[in-house]
Amino acid sequence: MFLTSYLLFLHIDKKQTMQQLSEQEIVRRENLQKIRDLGIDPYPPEQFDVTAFAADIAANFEEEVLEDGKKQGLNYQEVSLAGRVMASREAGKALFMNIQDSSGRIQLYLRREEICPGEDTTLFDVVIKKLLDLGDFVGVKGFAFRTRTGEVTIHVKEFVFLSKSIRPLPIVKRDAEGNVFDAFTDPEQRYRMRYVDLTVNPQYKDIFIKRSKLLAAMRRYFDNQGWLEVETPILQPIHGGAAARPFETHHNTLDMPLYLRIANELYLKRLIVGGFDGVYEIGKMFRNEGMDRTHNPEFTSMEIYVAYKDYHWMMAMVEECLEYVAKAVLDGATEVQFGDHVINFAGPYERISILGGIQKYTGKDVAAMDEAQLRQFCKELHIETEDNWGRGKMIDEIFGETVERHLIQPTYVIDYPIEMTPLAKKHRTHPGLVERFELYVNGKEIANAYTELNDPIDQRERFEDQMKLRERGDEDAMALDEDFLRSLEYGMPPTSGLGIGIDRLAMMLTNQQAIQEVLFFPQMRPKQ
RNA sequence: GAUCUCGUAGCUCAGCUGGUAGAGCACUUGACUUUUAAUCAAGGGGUCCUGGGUUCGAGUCCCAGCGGGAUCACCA
Repeated sequence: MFLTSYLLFLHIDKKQTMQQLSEQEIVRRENLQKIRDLGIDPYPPEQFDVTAFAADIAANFEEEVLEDGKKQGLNYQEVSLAGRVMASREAGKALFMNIQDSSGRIQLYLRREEICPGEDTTLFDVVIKKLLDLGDFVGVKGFAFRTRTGEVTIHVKEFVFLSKSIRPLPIVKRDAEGNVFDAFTDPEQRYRMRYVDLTVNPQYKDIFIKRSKLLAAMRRYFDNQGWLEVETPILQPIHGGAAARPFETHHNTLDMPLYLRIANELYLKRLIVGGFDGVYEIGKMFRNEGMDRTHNPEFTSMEIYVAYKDYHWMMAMVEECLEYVAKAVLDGATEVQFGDHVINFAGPYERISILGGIQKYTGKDVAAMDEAQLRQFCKELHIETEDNWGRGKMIDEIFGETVERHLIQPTYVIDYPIEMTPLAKKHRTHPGLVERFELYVNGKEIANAYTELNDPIDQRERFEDQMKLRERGDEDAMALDEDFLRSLEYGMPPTSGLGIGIDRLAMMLTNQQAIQEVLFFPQMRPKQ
């Protein structure tokens, strides 16, 4: 009974599925079955040993001219390579293919009399010419040579199926003049089906290779300093360390709400309290806010805390670190093209105070203004103020409106109003300010750092100020974390901390204007 | 969240003031032993994003919805 209905279901399902398939998909499924009927496994379990890569052969093949005028290859005369079939050109009893492996593409040359030396020409005439489709993975053995037109090509002696593709790829084609046909450029399609994007637009792989080099280089730099890479909770009962709306989830056994972290700052500082000199974490943060070309709901952040240091030391460290990372990503260069500008990551970077910056670009001294005068200045700049904004918020807005866009080369903006920054230590000489810097590149913030606040009494007061802001309607104001305060009460050494937005840095180093281009799988609204 | 804009074959796109849905590549069949977006000949392929409306008639005009992109607001 159950079996019958299950089979019936399968039958109906298959029928419905077949109806939705395109002609090309049906043909490919039929080809798959015909291959099986010929006793060939289209998905063989055995490994295929690869001995060469397309790009290496194309770049390094050498040949000599013999006495009789014939040419003889000097290397790659017995190679085994594998990849996806990206083009196929039949020429009667011969056939040209292009296959693509992880390194690039190379042409294959197959002749019937060599693939099928005997009477039975099924393998060449049926399997390779009819049943092979673009997108299939194949393995070949043969030798390299140069065709009349000069293209390095593999003369194939043996051919095997490695995996059948039953869905047509949107293969991009280029003619001799470099004109592109059928470009797969729709961002929606590219992001939703990144596997297709990477296959048919392999140039985008370079962005992700650079991103990987960036992360590896940053880890290497920190590890060389002797600092410890750590992991802290992503599921947090209190979402602290930043001003942002969190994602909320629920733990069944504990029967309590948990939040996906918006920051890991408070946990990393607990580890400094616990006695580590330097800790860093590279990981995902989650913020339940808008999505656009510079914001994804989950993003990668690097945060580092080093004991007995202050923010001046941190600025020097960041200059050295970013120069090191840039060289690793840019093959030794520190300069990179980004949009219309050339950014140079070699230090030292210009330093400008937030108040000095406003003075420089507006000629006004906002330090001397009271709240009412600041509000008036905002009005002159066409900044719409809200009633609950204090001096700090307005100064921050004025800065954003008048200064940020001028900061193209890496620039430290230092010494922020205390209201905006509840986790940083009060400035050693300027009342009302904290010891904080942000690093701006191309008008965008990519790093944020403090001399960390380690006075537990001051920290408690700052949290209480945040709670007042929350009562005034600021949903993003920071929550008081009692356990974090307890840790400070036990004593935290003087410490400097830093956060870097890795995605943004990756965008800078790869000249990409959209965060989606440096994320393999950016968040998208589900279809249907 | 607001404004603008786009959605047509597997891919890239055309489709006029409303009148039987098109091209190139891909696919199918055939020819071709150094081709290269191979070529040549023939052929098949559509929920025109979805749902309403106007009209004798809608891919086209109107409304709503879904999805994308751009700009803006908040944020890193």
